[in-house]
Amino acid sequence: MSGIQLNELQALDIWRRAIVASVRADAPDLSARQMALLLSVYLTPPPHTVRGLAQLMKVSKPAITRAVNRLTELELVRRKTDEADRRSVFIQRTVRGSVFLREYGELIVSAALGETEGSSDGLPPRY
Amino acid sequence: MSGIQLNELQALDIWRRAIVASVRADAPDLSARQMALLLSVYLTPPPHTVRGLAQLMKVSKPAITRAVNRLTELELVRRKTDEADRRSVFIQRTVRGSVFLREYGELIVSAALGETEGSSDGLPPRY
DNA sequence: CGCTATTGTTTCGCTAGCGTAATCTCTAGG
DNA sequence: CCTAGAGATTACGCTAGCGAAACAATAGCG
Repeated sequence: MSGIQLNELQALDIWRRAIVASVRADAPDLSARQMALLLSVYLTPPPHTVRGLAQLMKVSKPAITRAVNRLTELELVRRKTDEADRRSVFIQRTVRGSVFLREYGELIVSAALGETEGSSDGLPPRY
Repeated sequence: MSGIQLNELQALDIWRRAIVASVRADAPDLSARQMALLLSVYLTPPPHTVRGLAQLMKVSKPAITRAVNRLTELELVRRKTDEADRRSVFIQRTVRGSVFLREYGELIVSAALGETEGSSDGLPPRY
């Protein structure tokens, strides 16, 4: 039909397809916080600092440090100290992170297309 | 207005807004596996067993057991043994889980509307 | 300089989650 | 009955992550 009539149930179902596909593909099992951080770094304008991300996500700075540690191990982001103020640390993108998120986006789009094609009927059982 | 031109970047940005809002709202910090399980239980037709979910998500059965433990503590799902075959355990929905996912869906829809309606200002209204 | 404020990390004690292997419980077939 | 096997959980040793508090490093101002 015309496009995605994005009601809540369809939105959830798209998300279900995408995240199940991601888990099946053995992608790293990121927590919501880690994913929020990753997406923020890639999709909002830099610079991104620990302090800024902590405020954005309303979590403690150590929580950001730990999430960055994890994402750095996975090479999805990297640290770069701000030379203008050496107390600050910038969280930056990496090639691997770009690839990861690109594929993630494709997953969501595929899930959305699968959703709209055909299955206009079955709103899954009552809810 | 009829639908969302869902390219990868927009998809990711919608997801970013939704998950950041969720984290800010202090929602439980579920992992991708846990979220995949939760969505599968609510959006695909029952019955859902440990074995079936393990196959669906391509993870080990103990991993499913642990995820169900966690989601049960949060009262987002519950266990029910199959009386016809008492080895099996059904993973079922709960009222709290329905509410949780409903709100989650609203979050995504809000994020999508914010995305398409060009309210590119700061954060969407906080949740 | 000295002092205070800011920024990020580390430490502490603890909980959650991992994969593999073992175990428990139940079913079904002979 | 009894046994083979299926389904789920538990045990084990380990890693990751938590919040709160302490810490280290740097900035900036008097």
